[in-house]
Amino acid sequence: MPEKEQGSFQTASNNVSFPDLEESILEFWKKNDVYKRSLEQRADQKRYVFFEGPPTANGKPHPGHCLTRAIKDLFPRYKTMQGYLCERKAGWDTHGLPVEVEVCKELGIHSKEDIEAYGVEPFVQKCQTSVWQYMQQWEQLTERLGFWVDLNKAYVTYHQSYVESVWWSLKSFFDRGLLYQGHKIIWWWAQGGTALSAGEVGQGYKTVKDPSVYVKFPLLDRENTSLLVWTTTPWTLPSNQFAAVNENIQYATVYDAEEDLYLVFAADLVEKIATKMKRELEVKSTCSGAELVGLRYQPPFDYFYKTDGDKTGALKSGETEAVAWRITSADFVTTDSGTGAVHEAPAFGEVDYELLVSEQDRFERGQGPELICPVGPNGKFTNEVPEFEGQWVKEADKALTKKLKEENKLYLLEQYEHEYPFCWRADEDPLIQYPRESWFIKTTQYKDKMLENNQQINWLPEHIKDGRFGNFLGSNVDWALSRERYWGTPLPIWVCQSTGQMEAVGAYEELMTKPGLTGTEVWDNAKAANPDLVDDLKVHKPYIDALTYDSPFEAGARMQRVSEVIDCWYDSGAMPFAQWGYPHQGEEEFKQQFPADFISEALDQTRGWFYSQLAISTLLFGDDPEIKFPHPFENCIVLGLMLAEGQMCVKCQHRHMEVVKKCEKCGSKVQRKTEKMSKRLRNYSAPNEIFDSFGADALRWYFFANQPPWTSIIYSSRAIKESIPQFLLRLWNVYSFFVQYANIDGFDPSSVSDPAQLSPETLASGRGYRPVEQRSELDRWIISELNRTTKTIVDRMDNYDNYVACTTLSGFVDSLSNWYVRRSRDRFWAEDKEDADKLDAYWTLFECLAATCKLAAPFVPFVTEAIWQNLIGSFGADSSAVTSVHLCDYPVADDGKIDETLSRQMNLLREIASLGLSARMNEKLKVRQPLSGMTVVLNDPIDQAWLETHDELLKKELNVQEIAYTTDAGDYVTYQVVPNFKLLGPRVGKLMPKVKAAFGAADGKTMLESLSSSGKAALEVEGESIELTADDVEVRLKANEGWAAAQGTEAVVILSTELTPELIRAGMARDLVRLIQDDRKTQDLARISRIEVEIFTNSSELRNAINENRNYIVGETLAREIKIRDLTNGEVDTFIFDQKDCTNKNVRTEKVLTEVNRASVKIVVRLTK
RNA sequence: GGUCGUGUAGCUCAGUUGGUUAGAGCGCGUCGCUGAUAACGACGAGGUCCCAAGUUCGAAUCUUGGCACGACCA
Repeated sequence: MPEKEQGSFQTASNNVSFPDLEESILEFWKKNDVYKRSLEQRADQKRYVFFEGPPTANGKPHPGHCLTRAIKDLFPRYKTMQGYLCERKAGWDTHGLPVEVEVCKELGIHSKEDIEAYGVEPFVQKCQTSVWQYMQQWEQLTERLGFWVDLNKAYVTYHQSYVESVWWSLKSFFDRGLLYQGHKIIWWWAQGGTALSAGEVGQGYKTVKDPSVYVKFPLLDRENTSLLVWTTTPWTLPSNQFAAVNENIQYATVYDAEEDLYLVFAADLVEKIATKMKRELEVKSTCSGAELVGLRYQPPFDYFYKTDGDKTGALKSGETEAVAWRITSADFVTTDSGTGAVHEAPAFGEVDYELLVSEQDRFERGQGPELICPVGPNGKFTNEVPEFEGQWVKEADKALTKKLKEENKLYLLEQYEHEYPFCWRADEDPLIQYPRESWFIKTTQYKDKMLENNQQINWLPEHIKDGRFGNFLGSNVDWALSRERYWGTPLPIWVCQSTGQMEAVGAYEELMTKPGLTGTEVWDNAKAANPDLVDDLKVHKPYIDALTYDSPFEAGARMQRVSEVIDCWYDSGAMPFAQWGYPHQGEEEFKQQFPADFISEALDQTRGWFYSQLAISTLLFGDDPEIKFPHPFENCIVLGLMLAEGQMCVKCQHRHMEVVKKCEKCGSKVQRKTEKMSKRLRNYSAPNEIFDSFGADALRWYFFANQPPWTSIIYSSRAIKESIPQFLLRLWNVYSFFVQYANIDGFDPSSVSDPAQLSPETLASGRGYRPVEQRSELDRWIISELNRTTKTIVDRMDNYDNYVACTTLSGFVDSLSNWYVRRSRDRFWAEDKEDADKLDAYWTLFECLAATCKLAAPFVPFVTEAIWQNLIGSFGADSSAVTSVHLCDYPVADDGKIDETLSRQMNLLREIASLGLSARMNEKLKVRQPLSGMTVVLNDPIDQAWLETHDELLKKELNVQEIAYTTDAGDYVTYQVVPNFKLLGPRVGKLMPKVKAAFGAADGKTMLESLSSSGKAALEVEGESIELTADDVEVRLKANEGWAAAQGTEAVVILSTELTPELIRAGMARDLVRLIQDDRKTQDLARISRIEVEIFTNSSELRNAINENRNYIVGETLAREIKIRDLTNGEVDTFIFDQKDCTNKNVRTEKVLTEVNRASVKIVVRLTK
């Protein structure tokens, strides 16, 4: 921290290092326990409930996590300042395949067999320690970003209490019949013996060529006629159970003369297939698909057909039907490819399996078709297909095709190029769809309730509700819960080894009380052998599997747990209650902290955590009339995807992290490129680099203020850096300005008796403090702006709209910096330290800074804290000043201080100032050159009187001597009248274009005069007279050619451009002041030190200029004396200041002045004793 | 293939219930200011508001159909 100078405040350096500042603030928070205190002081207040979605700590945190953690910090901080109690319990997701994969990598093993060989016990132990591998990095990032969360009270999904909560919920489902066993067709990695998640499958798609076969399925009831069926997986043909057609497609029966055979397939495809076969296919008849349904056929292989071909079963309708090998109907059949008739092997395709299930559903229980699956989990044919037993199915494709050909069942064979998934870990291994036994939660039974629950959630952006999330719920399928893995919450179901009956267990203690329980010694022994083992492992595999007990279903039988663990998404979805260990413990906490007011994660959690939470909560609590929808969360911000930005060479595609002009490798042009963040490409910089170079506030502000949070956010250090000057630096500059002058003037707020939160009421007791109403207009204006800003920010933040809140805040700081401070500079420089207006300026700025700190604190917690600390510094350690800005209450707008009229007027004034500068610019008249006058033509005279009272301000800003206002534009301006479309449109309807034209033709001046005298005007259109009132007309001013003018929406400004000798001399004086000030600065003179000035010149004009403006120059430069001396030839070039080499300065000095009047000059500035 | 989203200046994005001169920041260019100064201000160039049709007096905005990109799911 900088040293304290003479004044009340510590100096605030102009080139502040935000990263260093932040480190010291982190220290301060730690030392003063600020986070803890922010909770303690709200202990009795209404709760604002936040749920932390648990990240997986076994990977490094990346920029996307910074975004989620930033937004998760913002709203709790805001709500805490607003007076709510917002506890923030951290959490960690610790189970699942990613952890196992990580450990496998470390061990250099792959398959489940490898894991079994290594030993499940040591494997699980390794998983448990592995999840903490990157914990330190996570904690460091969390702290550095300023994310306040209780890391030491974190919930952990592998903890025993957590696991038991999950068990309790699953037992509830089991007992209510919502947990059942079934088949699921999954993408199966046969070589590795494991299923792959959708995400993993998605990673492994490759374009490959597979055989594509058109196979003849002879129809039993039609002589010499075959259904033509298409498939790209010949190996599934032995498992054929049905052929599917679409009822709404037309099918043709064609005659193939060459084979003397009739074929049935989609009518639309006849030509295509005839072309492929290079044969004439004569269409004999057509029929709809519906007419084909029910026809029986002979499948190409008879491994099952030979025994079951004639098997029939009883339908629920009372009729009897063949269980298999007949034509069924399915919507998914199209004529996009193939033949419009699809081979169905339900074991090896998800839609095929669904078809089987719906077929089974038509039959009486036990009468329908059973799943045919002659392939083992190793991907090889079983002895049910003796000819190919032991062959890897994909390799059997060829032999099977050959056999079809030999038996004259193959009609056509071709190669088919398509995308097919391979294992992402072993990319030679194609995946196959394969049926596995699996446990399901019957979420479909609660679909309507979930939808109803969803309707009441406030989603941001809104379209998630009925869009992505709503649709997902609408097409809900039962949740496949079980995983045939090792590191996860064990499925708490025990099976009777004799009868197969099952029961669920809801707690470890419950298990301990089971009759005849054995197996506890397995854990005890492990613990004895290694006392460091964490106790939570005893509810995990393999220890939990060792526990067996007497069956309640049959005497003498034993109960043994099923082997599966559960989907780790279930773990995280159970966190609303499991984080407290509910219901075994933590009942009070659960009741207080359910449901959540606020959660936020990225879009990818739609089907992840957002769904798992909603599903579990709805199934568990949806029937409880006490618990109202929505739960378990009410407001949810869905964050956009984060993209990386890099520079990519257009030629060699080499990526550059930094902005470079040419490619480092090949010298070609580089282009900015946004793309997905990728670990492999390393196309983004680590969060720590951002923290170290720009700071956490910069990153946070960039996230909050540059776009609504749900759009995709480009993570680029360039963009983050560029966002700093606009807000952070501007705020800092205002603050630094304040500190500089407050110290010079000895402004000391410590006379305030009870500073507390530095709110207007408490500041009122300060020395020299006057009520706002008594202060100057500029002060009243900025205070009004402050309250307007406060009102908007609170409104926006209450609606979870951080983006507009930030834009508003940034706009206020801009007004403060670029108008209030800019226009108040003179007041701060005033000679008399006790001047009331000067003190007003200090108190106003002080109040604005204090309030801005509070407003900005949730967004940029570091810099606001740093400023706050200095603002309260003068009060001393024992004062009532609140220790930290984060312990303050969030500001509330004071409507009484909002002055909309003043706001409008000040905007107009600023616009006129802008226009004046613009007009000067066009005439190339620099601001240092005074001008005699300026005329302002107002669009609307309503504010003229007000503006006239601000002549001084505008004169100073624009450096003009006189300002005149007029509504009589004279020669300067032409009035244009345009219709107010919004008002006139509905009134005149189709006449509008004509009205517009009539306006164009009308004389604006006349119409305006009529309006101002009688309040109305008439317009002739198509023989009709349309009466207009003032509201129907918009007036625009247009500056005429030939004037130094600038036009805006509200006014036109015209400058007097004639330069008299007096004006030129005044300009020279101002130039001189500028040069003297420059020299003072170069010599590093203190701002208040007095000087004497010697001016060497031979120019009589310049001498006159000095003499005429002596008071002005003396006043501006704090000169005690100005001496004018002769300049001898050549002196300019050789002159050197007393202490410094100022050659360059001299050159510049000469240049500046010669531009004006071709006078040479040199200036000597000396400090007076 | 399905669902959802996005398409506006060189880049990143705003744009309220449809209203006729479509905005901001950055970048670029020109200029200015000068005791907040490694800051700041003004001005300028730059737009087929993805395309097409429709509704309407009037469409960046509403409807329909395309196209492109992205995400998720198949």
